[in-house]
Amino acid sequence: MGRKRAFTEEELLDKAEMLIIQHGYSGFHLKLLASHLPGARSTIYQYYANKEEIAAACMKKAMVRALIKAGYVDETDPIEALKQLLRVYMEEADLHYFLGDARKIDVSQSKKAEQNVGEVLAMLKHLRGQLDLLFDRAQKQGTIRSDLPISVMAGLFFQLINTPNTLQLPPHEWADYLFTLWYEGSGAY
Amino acid sequence: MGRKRAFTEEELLDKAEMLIIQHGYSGFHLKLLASHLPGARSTIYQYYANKEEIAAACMKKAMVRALIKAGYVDETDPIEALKQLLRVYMEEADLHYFLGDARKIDVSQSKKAEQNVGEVLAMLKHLRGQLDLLFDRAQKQGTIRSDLPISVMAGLFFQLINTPNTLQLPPHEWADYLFTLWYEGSGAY
Amino acid sequence: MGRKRAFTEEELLDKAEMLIIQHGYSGFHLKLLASHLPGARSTIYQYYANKEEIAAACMKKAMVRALIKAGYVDETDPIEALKQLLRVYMEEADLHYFLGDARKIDVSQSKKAEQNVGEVLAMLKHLRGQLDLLFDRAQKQGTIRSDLPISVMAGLFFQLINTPNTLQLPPHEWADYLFTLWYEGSGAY
Amino acid sequence: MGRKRAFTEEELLDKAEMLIIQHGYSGFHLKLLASHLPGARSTIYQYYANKEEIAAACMKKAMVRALIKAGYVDETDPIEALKQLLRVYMEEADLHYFLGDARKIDVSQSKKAEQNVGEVLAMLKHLRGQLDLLFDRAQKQGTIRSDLPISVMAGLFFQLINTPNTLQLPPHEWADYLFTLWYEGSGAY
DNA sequence: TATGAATGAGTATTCATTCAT
DNA sequence: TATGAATGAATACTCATTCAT
Repeated sequence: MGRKRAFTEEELLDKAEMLIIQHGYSGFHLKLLASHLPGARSTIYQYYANKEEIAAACMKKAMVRALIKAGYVDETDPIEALKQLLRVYMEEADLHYFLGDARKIDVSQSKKAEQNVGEVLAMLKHLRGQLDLLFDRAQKQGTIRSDLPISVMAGLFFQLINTPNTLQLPPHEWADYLFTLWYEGSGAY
Repeated sequence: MGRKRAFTEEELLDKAEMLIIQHGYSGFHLKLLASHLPGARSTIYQYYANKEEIAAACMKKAMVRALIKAGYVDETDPIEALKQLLRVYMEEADLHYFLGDARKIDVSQSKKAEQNVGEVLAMLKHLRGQLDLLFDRAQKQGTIRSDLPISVMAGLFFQLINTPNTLQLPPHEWADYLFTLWYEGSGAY
Repeated sequence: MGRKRAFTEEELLDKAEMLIIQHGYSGFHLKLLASHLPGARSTIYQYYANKEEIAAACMKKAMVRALIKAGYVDETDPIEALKQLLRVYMEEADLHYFLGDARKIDVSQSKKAEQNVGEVLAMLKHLRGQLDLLFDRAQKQGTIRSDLPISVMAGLFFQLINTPNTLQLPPHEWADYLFTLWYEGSGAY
Repeated sequence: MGRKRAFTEEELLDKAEMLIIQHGYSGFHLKLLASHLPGARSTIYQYYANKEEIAAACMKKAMVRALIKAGYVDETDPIEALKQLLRVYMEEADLHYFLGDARKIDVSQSKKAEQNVGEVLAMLKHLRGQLDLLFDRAQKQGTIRSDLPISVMAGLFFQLINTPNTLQLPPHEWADYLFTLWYEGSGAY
């Protein structure tokens, strides 16, 4: 009953994600979003009460996607697990753009936005925890070096995710190259 | 003659840089800038004709600063030179935030902005060229591995600059840690 | 320094008061207000951050005006004082329109509005307190009847203020007529 | 035939009346109305073509209700009749809120609204006429004073209706208290 | 008939930029 | 030159009303 929908919520969030990544959170306007969707700007308000809710929902969706994938990773061997996780994260590379922006969302006007942002940050913490555990286990196992602080290695590991894929390789291949470099180093001995 | 200066151009650009880094280019407003300067918002227009010119001038200034420092690096030994360059870049870590934003500046309204942005991109290319040369020499010299594409190693090297200094170490020390990791890898053999 | 003001804050609040009385609080728009002032709608925001602040400032101003006048009333003889107070209130008859609306103001977005509304309600309480005291004294003195609850007499007294001046008499004269009626009744014996 | 009614016209008008009284005419929205009814906002348009018609119908209904009750009042004794009328009006106290708002309805878009508003104003005039007649008879009879203009007494009489029932007494009792005061005055002699 | 959805016109608010002192 | 003030264009959001199922 009622008219046919001009676009699904799914489409809305996908476009929004794309635009936030392209323009940053503060460069993200509903006018812009509307221009990438069929239908009128005001139609968007049928789904979300304000800009903040859209951004928050967007981030939550991306985060959940990543979390689910990360859940499938077999953690028996920590090094292998890290390698798999890197692949997952690189497929969801946008996440990193979001993370910084999540805290920029003005959450004071909308309960829903507040909750979603909260959940995003919680999930983020969870992911970091998973990584920390793997690093810890790897170090105890003797498969990563112990002469440097874990946080330096973890920090660099996180940076891998953002490394622009200049060669335009398929994400998996690119991820594996970077992992090799991170693990073995760029030096020749 | 006339009133005393409310603030110098120097101060203006410094604050602008800080704010662009903090809020991203699209989150950067003249109202915000004025609130971080003594004097009135309209006074800013005594120095620059519009927002875009400010951003462009800002970036150019940071770029020149980096270029000068990079010029002092002794390039005799490519590996040592890379290490030194990393230090330089990390002192100017903000540069990276700028790089993405440089292309976001709407350059169509202002000749000056257009020119500055052009120069910034040229200098950036120059820096990349310097790096590429060093990588090339290092590879020929046999001090970095040859089994992986240079661009992967260079890409990762560039990412080092952005790695958040989670331990709050002095930049030099942090830079050296990262360089070691990049060169030797995180793995233990 | 700077341009000449298009209108004073005084003028702004006066027009706003007039319009709120005419259209009620929810019928009060900044577009409407701007159309009754020289200059552009956006200029209003130089003085007040939002609609709510304007309404709140408006009410406070009217309230203070009334309070000052009420302060001059000689309270030696309670009946005479009530008569004088009625004159004051009728000159400020708009107050009553405001009182209901004060609670409608959405105070959650603006500290200033919240404070002003708070002060308005406090001043209102003060005025009611002054009246209650006078009624009490009059009753003890035996000048108003004791066989009916004070609150009925006070309630009716308050209603006098809103009685439309259908004969278009000068406010003082009108007030005195009504006071006579309130005190002596409409009946003939 | 078709779906079962989501709500009756009766319910619609009752809710509308409540909301107009609560929020004033300009604060009355169809969105608000819909949220107080089962069924969808658009269903309202099955009954009325626009907001103005609803408000007008609402007022007419309340007016007719009052008129019918007023018709039952025995007018033999004018004073007694006034007392009865006050009871009637106080049961329909909302009327007064409407009266001011009736003129605010934008009647230019809807014939029906225009007609209803016209009828409301006519009925109002009729009621005033009824009152005026009673006042006149009472004065001639010598039961209300002649030293003050009728319109002042009538004006105050009308105000009685709006007097907030601060003691929360049953309407009849409250009405009688007020009538006594209006007739005998608040003074003690 | 009831309704979910679409929409356009209206209001609130912000901000870069221009004016006039 | 510095600046307080003015302003218009842009965006956020709301709501009455219309459509299509």
